[in-house]
Amino acid sequence: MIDTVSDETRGTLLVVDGHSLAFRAFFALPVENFSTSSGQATNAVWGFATMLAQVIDAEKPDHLAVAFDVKGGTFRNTMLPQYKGTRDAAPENLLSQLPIIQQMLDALGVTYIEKPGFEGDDVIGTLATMGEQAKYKTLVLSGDRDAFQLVDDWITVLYPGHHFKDLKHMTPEEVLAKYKVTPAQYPDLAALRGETADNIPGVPGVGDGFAAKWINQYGSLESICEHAEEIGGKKGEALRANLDQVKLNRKVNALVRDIDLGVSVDDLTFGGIDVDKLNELFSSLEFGSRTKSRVLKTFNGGVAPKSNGGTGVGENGNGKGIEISDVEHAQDAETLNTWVAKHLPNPTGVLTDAGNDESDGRFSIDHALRCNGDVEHSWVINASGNAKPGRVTANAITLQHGDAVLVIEIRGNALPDAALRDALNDILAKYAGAMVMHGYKEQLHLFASLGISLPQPLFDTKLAGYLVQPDFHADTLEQAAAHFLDLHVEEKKEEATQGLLDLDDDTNTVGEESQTSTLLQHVGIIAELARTLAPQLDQREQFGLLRSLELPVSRVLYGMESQGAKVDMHRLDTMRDTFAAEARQAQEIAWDFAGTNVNLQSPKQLGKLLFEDMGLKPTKRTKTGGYTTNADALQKLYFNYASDERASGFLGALLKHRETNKLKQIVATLIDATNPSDERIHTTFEQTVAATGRLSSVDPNLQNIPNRNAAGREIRSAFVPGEGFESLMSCDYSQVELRIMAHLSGDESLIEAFKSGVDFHKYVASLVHGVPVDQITPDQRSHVKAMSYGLAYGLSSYGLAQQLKIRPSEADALKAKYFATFGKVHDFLESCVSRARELGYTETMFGRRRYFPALRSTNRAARDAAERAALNAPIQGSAADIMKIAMIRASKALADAGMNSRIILQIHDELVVEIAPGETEQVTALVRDAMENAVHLDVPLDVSTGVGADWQLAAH
DNA sequence: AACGTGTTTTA
DNA sequence: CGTAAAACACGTTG
Repeated sequence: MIDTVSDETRGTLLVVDGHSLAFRAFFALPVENFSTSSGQATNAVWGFATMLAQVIDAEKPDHLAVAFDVKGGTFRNTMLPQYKGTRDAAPENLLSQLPIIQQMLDALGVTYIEKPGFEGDDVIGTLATMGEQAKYKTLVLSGDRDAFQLVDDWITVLYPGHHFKDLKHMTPEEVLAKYKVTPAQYPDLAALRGETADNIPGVPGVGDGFAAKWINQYGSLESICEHAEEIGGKKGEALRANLDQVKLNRKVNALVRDIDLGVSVDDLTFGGIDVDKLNELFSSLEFGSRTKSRVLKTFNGGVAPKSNGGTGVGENGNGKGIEISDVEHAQDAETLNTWVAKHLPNPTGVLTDAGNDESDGRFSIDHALRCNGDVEHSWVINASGNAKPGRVTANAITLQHGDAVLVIEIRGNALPDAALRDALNDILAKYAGAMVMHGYKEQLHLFASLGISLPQPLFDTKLAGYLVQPDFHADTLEQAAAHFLDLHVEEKKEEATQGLLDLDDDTNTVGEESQTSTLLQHVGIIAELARTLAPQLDQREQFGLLRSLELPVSRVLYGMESQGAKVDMHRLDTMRDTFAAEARQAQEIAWDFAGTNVNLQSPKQLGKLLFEDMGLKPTKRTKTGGYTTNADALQKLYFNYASDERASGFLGALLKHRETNKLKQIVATLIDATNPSDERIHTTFEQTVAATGRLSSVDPNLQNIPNRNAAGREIRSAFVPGEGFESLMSCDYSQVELRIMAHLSGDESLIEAFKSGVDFHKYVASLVHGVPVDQITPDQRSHVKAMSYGLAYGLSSYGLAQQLKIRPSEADALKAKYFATFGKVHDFLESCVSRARELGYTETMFGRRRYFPALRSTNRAARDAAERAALNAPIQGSAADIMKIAMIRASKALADAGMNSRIILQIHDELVVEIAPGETEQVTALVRDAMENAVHLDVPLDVSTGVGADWQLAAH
């Protein structure tokens, strides 16, 4: 790849730090998932093989050697007894795998070298030097930064980043850019800084930055030592105190580069695979055939198989890869139509939509609608661009079927002509039944910006991936490919859900050719994802969830996002100024009491001031050992120190500042997020983020606008109906989650409580305490209410006590009484967890799954957390499903009735509707009905509604 | 500049 | 020592 040396090179030599790679593999992969039935851990072996294969595929070396450390001391231990003390403590689980790795290398025909008395690092240094002298371009794969000293024009260190696959190519330029010193000076820097991984102390308080500064000032470590007296400050002092240590470090971190290894670089070819031996080894390790073929393919002949070049998506180990060879471009309707006629599969007729069968109260799922066969005859469409509501820009549309791809480039956010647009609209309508895409909602935005309406596709790989594994979140298509397909392709540019390139950005250096290749790659990945995910969805009978729930919801959300929520900018501006002034005032007061201008937003500074300088007694600690300064703790302190004028004065002002400053910030964010052209906020509802099935809202988050106290609630008054609308309506489900619990548990008492019609929490309190409803005290009611809400979270007695500020024993008693009254609820909650333990996953009423591997964790805290999550998931998830059904129904009802009113926001159990003039009554009835009758449970779904001139006034 | 921590807001 | 989220400021790290 380096042109300046390529014409003289004899080839490429890859030198691997065997220990470093094994360590990396061991800690990156969970042992639980990689061990044989007899209990032998294999994670490091597997990781070693696949990581090495990855690097060989990427770098295509023709010569290869792996260096290992040997047991027994080296010259370094004599100098520094604690040297690599941390490494010797390697777990037995890992040590036992090292010989296996060496066996594997033997079978693969790869040379590995260990030299008694020296470390792997010295072997590496020697090999790299030999490679360079023999005019090989030399790559050193190592996670040990000491290797950076080897870097020069011929030698590059491949240094793994956070994810192994993003290997950094450390060239002289890279080293200089990163550390501000040359590779030759790097050991000087390391000596000053020390190396925690090797248990080598440096100068305390000196990191890369200061070390580099000194080296550049004095030229070398030697010179620094000579001038140590001139360096001032604490750090200079620390340097002088540790001079001996630093000098010793420097001796130890110099790599030996001239060991006699008894081999020459030319000998280090690889690929003489002993297939029988490898088969035997891999079988005994219980590796699958996929791993075997992957490894064989890479090592075969010492030259990695030719890849598909920059265009296509290569094979993925299943042998089902896509080869894209036939790329065309279209800028007019005729070319498009010709291509479609030639390449797209014939439409097989309109698919029947799964309906909402209310006969058994269960949202019906059309099980007949299978996907396996259909996906084989499907085609992919993908618009690329920025799908952010409010500033949507599309830059290309790519169609794919089989090995044929058509690219339509878009300039200036518009199609070349109306004929092309009409042609696309026709094609989409006709071929939608076999259409596959990634992210229907985003695609709707992109296509709409071009005047094209996008029908519901057969399959959506983004939504499907979410249904299959809701806890996994892929930010890019490449990540989805890596996760679901084990297909590792490079990401051209981060940013954007679809990995899209921005043509408008003139700083963009990515060439057009490369852009096209990215487009091809994306449709290839989508096709392959569909092929992998469809059978999984089918097998779990979740295809209906995709087609009847998620895809239609995408459409509703697209509408909500593109409409946005109108805000009263004047009101927002006023509020920001008011909150800002209050916050400033509170800050002044706080500073007066404190006598110092502490940063009120710094927990660290606050902790120091309160608990060290002012000497208050800390209430709690944070997990990292700091002092807790959250509102709860401050409130307690405020009461405890009520007589201390300074303390309580400061605390009161601080609390006030916290509150108002937060509100100020929220308002400022809203102002910033408002689209100036329509004074509307276009949030993005994330449909594939919350693991339970809920939506989330980002950029800005409109699902956490304050609602608890009056000051915050004011912010809601800034959300108003836009032009052509007369009011806002808010509709929310009351106690959905509790109702779901009542239904799912079949608890007669709780069901009766909902049917009774009296104040629910009072009624429950009367059952729990065994006293008549009219004798329930406010305390009893609120305590029972908290208990009811806490149920679905797996609330502990301790937590309940904390929240209600009562003694744990009282909380315990309440909990016992509650469960005695609602025994079936208790049993139900238990059954959620035990079922999840058995099946490995939980399910909502509609078959939405969430997997809980942590239920089998050996870590108690992790297991407990998983149990609470497993208890909550079916409840929160079912509520989310019900709301999604309601949204689809409401949206359809409004459209069918010809209403202009529309849903603009969803806040988990609440819908906000922008009401057009004269439609209030009808819309209220329609939305209420859509929500109440989304499903039929054994308890009624109660919906309360309110209408007003703004969101706050619409509250009820 | 990128990340983790602490805090706060919602349902 | 309560489930699900998003966002901000700070301070440390690279």
